[in-house]
Amino acid sequence: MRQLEVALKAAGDPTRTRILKLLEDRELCVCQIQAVLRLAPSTVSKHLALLKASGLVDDRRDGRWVHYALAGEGHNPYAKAVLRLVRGALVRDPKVLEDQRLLKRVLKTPLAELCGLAERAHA
Amino acid sequence: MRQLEVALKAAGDPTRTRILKLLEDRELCVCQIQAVLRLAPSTVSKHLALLKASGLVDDRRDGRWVHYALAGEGHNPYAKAVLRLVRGALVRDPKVLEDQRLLKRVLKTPLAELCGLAERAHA
DNA sequence: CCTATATTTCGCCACATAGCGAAATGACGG
DNA sequence: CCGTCATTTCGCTATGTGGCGAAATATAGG
Repeated sequence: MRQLEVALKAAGDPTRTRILKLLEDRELCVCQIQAVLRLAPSTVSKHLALLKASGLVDDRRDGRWVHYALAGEGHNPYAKAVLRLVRGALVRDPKVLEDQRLLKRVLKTPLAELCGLAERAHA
Repeated sequence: MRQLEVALKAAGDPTRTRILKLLEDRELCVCQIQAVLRLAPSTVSKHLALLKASGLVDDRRDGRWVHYALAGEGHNPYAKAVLRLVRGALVRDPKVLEDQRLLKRVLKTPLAELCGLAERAHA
């Protein structure tokens, strides 16, 4: 499969578009993404690995935490165009808005406290 | 799955990008597409049905033949953006060029003669 | 070193899907 | 009507993939 299809396919999954939408304004660490998505860590990690392999996101390790961000100029020449498309889309989507609302609360919690809490105390 | 993911996923398959690239300059009937792709008719038909369901192509029946074309303003608001992205991509891709070369020859054969020939006489 | 914690890797299961051939459908020409 | 031919639908197989939990890895702080 060529890079075009790789990028389109990576972005063509509902969970991964959720992640891409979350990353639009800021980089996030895995536990923050997990806290919003409410999926198992292994699931989130797999999606992030695929997004990275497809060139749509970059990662950056900072101590125990790994931060992911939308990719800049990377190895996939179609990444920017796909990301631009996603950025312009789903602006009024209820699920995306709900994720953004939840993200706001997650961002208020310091990383050190957040991660163990991810699977408890939602609502 | 929302329309964005549907469109991205539809375009994120190598066989379907081949079809979309073939349709860039003109509409084509199923047997013409099949003659270029060299896949079973049922396979081609399934891909076309999916592309149509995702809003990326339109179909038009003309007698026994069904012609497919890139979608205009349709039910999927993201179709145009995805098609624009694909149109600008793979311009120098060897497989795409090979398909276009083969298509040129296919276009010289009248429809009435073409279809039975699809599975014989390539090269 | 040893523990705690964040992330990834691995093994598994349920389900989706690309490919094919065979049978069904739809349209044209007797 | 009936046969022919283009296309679609159906049934099948092989492979891909999203989800999870358990185990492995990596780092920070004793």
